[in-house]
Amino acid sequence: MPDHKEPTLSRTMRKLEKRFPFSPEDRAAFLALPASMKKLEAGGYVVREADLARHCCALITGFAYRHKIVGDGGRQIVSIQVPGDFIDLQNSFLGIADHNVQMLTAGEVAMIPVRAVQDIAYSHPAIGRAMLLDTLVDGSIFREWIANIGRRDARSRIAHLFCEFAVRLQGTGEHEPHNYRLPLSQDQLADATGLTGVHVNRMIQSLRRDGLISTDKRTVTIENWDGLVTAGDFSRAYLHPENVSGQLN
Amino acid sequence: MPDHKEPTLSRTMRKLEKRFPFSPEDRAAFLALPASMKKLEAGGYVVREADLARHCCALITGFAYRHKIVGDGGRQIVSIQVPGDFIDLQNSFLGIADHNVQMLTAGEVAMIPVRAVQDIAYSHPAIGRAMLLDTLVDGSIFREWIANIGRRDARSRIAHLFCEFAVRLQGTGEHEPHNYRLPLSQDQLADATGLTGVHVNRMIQSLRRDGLISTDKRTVTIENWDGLVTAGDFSRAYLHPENVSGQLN
DNA sequence: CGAACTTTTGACAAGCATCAACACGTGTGG
DNA sequence: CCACACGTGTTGATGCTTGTCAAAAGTTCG
Repeated sequence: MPDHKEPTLSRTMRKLEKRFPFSPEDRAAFLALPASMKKLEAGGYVVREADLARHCCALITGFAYRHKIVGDGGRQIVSIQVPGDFIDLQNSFLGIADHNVQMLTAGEVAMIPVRAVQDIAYSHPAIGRAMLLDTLVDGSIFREWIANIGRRDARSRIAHLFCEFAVRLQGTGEHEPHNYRLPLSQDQLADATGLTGVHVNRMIQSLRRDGLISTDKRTVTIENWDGLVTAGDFSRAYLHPENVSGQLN
Repeated sequence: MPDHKEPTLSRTMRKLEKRFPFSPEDRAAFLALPASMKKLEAGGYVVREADLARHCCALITGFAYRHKIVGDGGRQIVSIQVPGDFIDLQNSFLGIADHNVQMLTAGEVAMIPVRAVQDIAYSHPAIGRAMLLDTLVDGSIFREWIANIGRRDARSRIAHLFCEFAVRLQGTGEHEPHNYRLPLSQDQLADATGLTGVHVNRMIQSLRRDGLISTDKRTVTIENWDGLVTAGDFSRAYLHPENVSGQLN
């Protein structure tokens, strides 16, 4: 729900500014970026692997996911993006997409010409710095996912994902911390955790049986946060939730 | 072996410049960064999880690896670093380490005060840009590792890792493309692929039996590159080997 | 009201883990 | 120089976690 004619990119900007403060001029330049809006349905492609990047997209409403397809046809979801996220800073700067980005729900993206994004990062060091910090946090999440998939059992992986979402969605300010809509089917959850849909189903049942969560449709309610944290071996440090640049600047 | 008194950071700089060109002044500023050298033995810690970052390290000689420890004591290696890599740009900018970095072999690191690294990225946009690109490539490698661990079987995972190393070490110019030293024990290989040492051993035997590789101590010889690429479902695109900024600038 | 998708259940199979033991090379101290 | 500990690679036996296949029950939506 767009607040009273808020500029398209203001939410994205707020997110970046949490990482590194902008000057008034930085803000003006950022909001003046030429962005064209595009509505997409669930399942619509934002970026396709091997595409040449022409636009850098910011996710304004709705959820999206990045994924890669491996040789035997298997799909691995490598991250989930929430409203306000820059999608494909990577593709904008690296020129060619090394993975796909698809909408999880219907939503809107703002498309900014790659050149404009590159230029603003160069001409406004604070903006470049915020993009670097944002990218570093993404990297931290990727590393945690590697550890999650590589070294935790199925039940823990799913509990961990539920914890991560609770924290990340809390950051968007639109969800109760312990009761949120997770727009993923069990098959998609499986693709995110390196499991199969059937097994995800059994593990979710196990979490429910133990009173850690309950689910209704795609709404997850966390009944026992501490228990879920323990089950998922979760610690929020890797999300770098605090305004990290403040402490060193 | 240091070439005729080459400046400490010149190799690291060359690596960054492949991503984005520096001006003569950028180069001078980069090489003038205050760096103190530190020798480390195999197994020595470069960074410990939860450390406050005071220095940003560049790996000058030797190999290192990043890893996380999960709740049950399992270890997951999330990346391997080769000479010339910046270790922990992430920790420098994010302030607190979310994972460990340990030496795989004996070697040397250059330690630069965090503040100096932050300042140079801000005052020299080309350097900041190169750091961003470097970080984005790291992210791309992390995503491929997620897909590798999450969706490929044991044999493919190992074949994939061997392919990745062949390409990355080729980039350092110090190794024959198809015959290189891989300073990882089978247990460490297991920690990098989300497997156990015993199973890694069996899968390596399978790769040898099929004539794809041969090994002697820790030297890997690729006997059949195409076969290994197929077995590992490998494609080098995710390493973004080309000078990517050239094509869009 | 039916088509398409998602969740759930059961039976069974397979890949990988676990545990234990042995072989081999290397370095170290007596 | 030998004895020994130590790390690493190798092998075998066994079992558990997770995958596979198939079908039924519930949900969404035109």
